Amino acid sequence: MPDQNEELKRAGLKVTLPRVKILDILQKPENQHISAEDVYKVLLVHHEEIGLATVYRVLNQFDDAGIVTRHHFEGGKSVFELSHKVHHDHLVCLKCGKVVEFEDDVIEQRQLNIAKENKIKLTNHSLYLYGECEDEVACENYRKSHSH
Amino acid sequence: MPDQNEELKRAGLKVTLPRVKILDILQKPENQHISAEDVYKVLLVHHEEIGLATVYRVLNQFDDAGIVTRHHFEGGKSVFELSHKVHHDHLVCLKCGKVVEFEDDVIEQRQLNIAKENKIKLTNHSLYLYGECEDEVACENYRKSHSH
DNA sequence: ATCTAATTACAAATAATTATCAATTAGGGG
DNA sequence: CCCCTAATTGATAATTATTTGTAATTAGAT
Ligand SMILES: [Mn+2]
Ligand SMILES: [Mn+2]
Ligand SMILES: [Zn+2]
Ligand SMILES: [Zn+2]
Repeated sequence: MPDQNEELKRAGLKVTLPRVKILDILQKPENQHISAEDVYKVLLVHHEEIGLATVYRVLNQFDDAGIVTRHHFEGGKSVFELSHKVHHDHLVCLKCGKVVEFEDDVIEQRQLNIAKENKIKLTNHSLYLYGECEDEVACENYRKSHSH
Repeated sequence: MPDQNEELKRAGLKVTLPRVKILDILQKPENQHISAEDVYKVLLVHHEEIGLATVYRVLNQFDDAGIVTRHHFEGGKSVFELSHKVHHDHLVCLKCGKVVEFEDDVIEQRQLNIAKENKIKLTNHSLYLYGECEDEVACENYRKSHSH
């Protein structure tokens, strides 16, 4: 009766091994902002016999249930993160892949104003800042320790 | 010796029919923020025998040359726009597809601060606001008149 | 323990984009 | 103006990311 099982039940999803295992992986600090493909790779390392299609399907179900949030960082593939945090946006280093989360009330407020000025009811937004670490050594180290 | 030819030459690209025709299409006010597929559809209407692969190729060359800017609106496909305008961000109605351009100095400045605070040199960013027109009638009309 | 609808694994299908390559062509030099 | 060649193109195959179909399996209610 761990926490995860409750979360699945609350979402009306059966407690199955693939779902628990994927939730497990998403929980790990090093796996915040992880792609479906990368979830699958972690499963392979853990010798779990879970198909890639199942990973995609489960992540979509989690998204629908509000358990995860889907992001579209530069690079063509979706990344997912547990959505029990408050809304925030992302700053990404294009060299090492590090992701910094931030929240800026001024920006959020301006967005609302802009939408209102244009008579559009804001439903959501995506803001991604891209750049390169100023500390090149730290950047390189991060890249090495987090690549494949 | 129209303007377009100069733009192509400046970019080191030969003046070919596909390039001129695609530039032509991008110039039209109704085709700001257009996808590769949609450029191709317009070409078909004009009975131009230009392959879809060429459209993608040319748009990439234009992007590399800085002639167009690529955007990733929600929906999975890239959209392109001529980049002779100053930087701006986008507000998109998810019901009718209308795109409003805006520029907010406060937001731009905050982004710089956030990047600096996190010791990352900002190279670019993407900000998309999504919502629904408050004027439902206008929204519906726009949708009707702009759907293929 | 039984039963059944939900779920899964695997294969096949899509959607967007890119690569390959033989045939065509723009445009500089003669 | 014609020639030549590297750049470009169109047709099609290949890739990449993701989704869907389906027969077999299983969670969990009865
Ligand atoms: Mn995050
Ligand atoms: Mn624009
Ligand atoms: Zn970095
Ligand atoms: Zn609208």
